[in-house]
Amino acid sequence: MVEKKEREAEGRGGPPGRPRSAATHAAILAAVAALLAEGGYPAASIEAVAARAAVGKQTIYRWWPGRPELVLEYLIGVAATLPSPDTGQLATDLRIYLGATCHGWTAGGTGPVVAALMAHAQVDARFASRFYQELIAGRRTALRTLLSRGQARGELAADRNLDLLLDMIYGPLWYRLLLGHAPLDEGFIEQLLTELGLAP
Amino acid sequence: MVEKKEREAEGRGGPPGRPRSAATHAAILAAVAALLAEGGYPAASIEAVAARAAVGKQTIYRWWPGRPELVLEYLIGVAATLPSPDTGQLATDLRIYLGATCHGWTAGGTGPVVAALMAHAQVDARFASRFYQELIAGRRTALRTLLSRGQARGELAADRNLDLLLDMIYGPLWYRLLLGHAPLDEGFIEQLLTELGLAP
Amino acid sequence: MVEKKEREAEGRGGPPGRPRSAATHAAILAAVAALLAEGGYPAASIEAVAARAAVGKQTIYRWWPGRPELVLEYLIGVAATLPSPDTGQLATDLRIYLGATCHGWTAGGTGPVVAALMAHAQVDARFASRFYQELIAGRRTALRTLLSRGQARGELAADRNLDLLLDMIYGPLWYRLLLGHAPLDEGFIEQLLTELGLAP
Amino acid sequence: MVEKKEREAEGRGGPPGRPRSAATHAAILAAVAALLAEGGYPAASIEAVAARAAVGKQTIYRWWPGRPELVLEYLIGVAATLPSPDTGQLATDLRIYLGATCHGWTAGGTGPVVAALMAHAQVDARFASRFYQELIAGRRTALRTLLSRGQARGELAADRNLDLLLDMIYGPLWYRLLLGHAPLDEGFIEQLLTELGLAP
DNA sequence: GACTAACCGAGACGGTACGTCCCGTCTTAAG
DNA sequence: CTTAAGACGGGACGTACCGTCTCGGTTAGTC
Repeated sequence: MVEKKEREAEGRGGPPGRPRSAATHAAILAAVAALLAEGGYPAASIEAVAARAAVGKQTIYRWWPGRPELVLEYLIGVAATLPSPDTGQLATDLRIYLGATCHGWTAGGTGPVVAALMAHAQVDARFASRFYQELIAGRRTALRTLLSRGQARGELAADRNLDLLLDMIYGPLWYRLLLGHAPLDEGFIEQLLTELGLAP
Repeated sequence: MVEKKEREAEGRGGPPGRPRSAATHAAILAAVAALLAEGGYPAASIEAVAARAAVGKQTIYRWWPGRPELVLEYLIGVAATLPSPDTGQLATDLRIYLGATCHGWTAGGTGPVVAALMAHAQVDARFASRFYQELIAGRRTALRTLLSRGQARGELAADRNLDLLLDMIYGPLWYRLLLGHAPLDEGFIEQLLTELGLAP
Repeated sequence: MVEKKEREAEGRGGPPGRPRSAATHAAILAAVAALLAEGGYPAASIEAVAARAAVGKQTIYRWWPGRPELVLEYLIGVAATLPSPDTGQLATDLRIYLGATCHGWTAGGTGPVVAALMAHAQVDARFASRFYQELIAGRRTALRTLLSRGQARGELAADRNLDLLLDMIYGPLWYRLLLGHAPLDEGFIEQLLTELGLAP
Repeated sequence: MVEKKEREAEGRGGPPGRPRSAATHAAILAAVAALLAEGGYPAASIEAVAARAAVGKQTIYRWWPGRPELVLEYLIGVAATLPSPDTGQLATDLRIYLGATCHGWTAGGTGPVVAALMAHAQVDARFASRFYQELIAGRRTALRTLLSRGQARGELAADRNLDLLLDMIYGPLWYRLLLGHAPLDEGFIEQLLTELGLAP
């Protein structure tokens, strides 16, 4: 989001006119976070965000195309707080990383939000691309890093297809997250890893 | 006299009032199908459905609480057309069933629709229950039947956790459906089955 | 309302089919009265009347064209209870009759109802005719009777235009009823009669 | 600095936000006028007004509580076009003023509209107050001015109760307007004035 | 006693309008 | 040239009634 030119590189003088307010940007994201926590995706209407952040609607539309992208930026911020463990043991790394992921979805309340964005992505191809590139791809890369480190250590056979493995790990997690038909806890992660031959 | 008593005993005499019109019910679902095909979930507004079906909005609200439940009924109808193969060989059954499932999602266009409903289920617990009971549970049962038939035949170890297997099959399929980062085709199904030890 | 042929005149036997239920007719009018008392004309919707009277809507539409006519019948019933004084003195007769009229409008609560019907009459010529013939004309005749008896007695000049007088008595009363800018009480009636030379 | 202070002192600087659009306001009232002319009060639904004026419904509800107030504003505009004669002779002034009033009601078509508002005022006390203050009171004041000028000139006895006179003039006019049982023309005005001793 | 005919309750039906929410755009004055 | 404020055209929501229709089930007179 927010890819305005960095004009400071031009020399000394900044751009003409009033510069963008960093405080405003923060206030908007804070309002998004609060509204999502209170009433989920439907509660975070642009109108409500603007009112909560004491900001004009236009200010939001100037920097984000719409609600989905705004919420996406919030989720990216949340995802950045996930750990990148490197204990030297694949199974442990996975337990830490996937445990934190599931915890964020369930206890952190981001699960329903991410589902709403995913639904929107089904309808809006432009957003789908952004959604994948800016949120999903990062998480997949993080998990892939753990796996390939394990592979390098010989904990994982060299011929295992990592992309397939990513789908087979994230897939069931998302599936349970979205349907909620069974708990999304350490026990499930353990079963998953065992079934995939990732836990000793 | 005797006849009258018998008539009552038979349970004749429906509820009072004009009975529900089957034609109207069908027209509404047909309109839903048409609008979903044309513009996806966002296009299937109650207002548009009513207009397309030449029906009063109240008639829709009389029988469905809202758009999600209306679309759910459409999806249930679609899901009822999926095959229930019984070839005597587990891998073949799975290839047929899962192939048809993915084909419906992608070529049939129900993928984005189901995603929208799932997103709504995250926000509306009442609907989430309906969604699972009336649509998901049936699909899981169908797949479970295939697996347990294979288990009975000895194609699958007796100690395999079938519920876990369901999550590990449906999960990656949904994951690819929703993210669209990789094809959802026979090749993927084959990889999946192989990884899970379900294809020879 | 309800001008079905009097077939009894034909002989003994009534018309074929189930005869109209007097109890139902009474229940409908009672429901109208109750709803008007509770929430005025807007509350007396056909739907509400039917529900209150435990009657099918069709039963109402069978006997009345719509809400205005239904309410009109109620008002005719109320108007029938107004007195027809004949004390031998014009001024006294007028005080009694007009006092009762105003009392019914204000304390009896029929004022707003009659105003609603009048407004409807502006838009529906067919109803306007009914309204005048079945409600207003009767009241005018009643008042005219009082005046012409006074004229016969010599209390009123023989060349006074009685129709004009009717307009000049009823007009100001209605005017105050509808606008409510000043009380509609005995004092006003007295002023009115004095100004018109009808009270000594 | 000084200039700025002065600007504020002058009362410059309107309220924040986009100012109300005069064109939109005019378009709405024009649509009201057109719809009233075509189909009377029932035709002037908020929905129809919005469509005719090419305006969002919310824009109407932002400035008017509902249909009655919107129509009231239209009527106020119409009433403002009535003459305020001052010929030096009471009877002439009255003939001009009351003639124009009746002409507007009948030929101008505002009669049924004003009746509808009056009916609504019976049910909605808040509106009743507005209706009287913003429309009726002005007309009564105009007529009162004519009468008190005549009184000053000695054409009318000093002890005549002008408020009573207002009711006795407007009352019969409204009465005939609403019931339509007799013409509302110059002849009637003449009779009225004669009976009240206002025409020589 | 069956048949016919009109009644009655209940309530579904197509439809109009309501008043509200939110969208994304626009137009001000202030900084 | 951004910002807060908020009006604007517009689309959809879910509700209330309208007047019509279609059921099952009376309730009378006629054959």
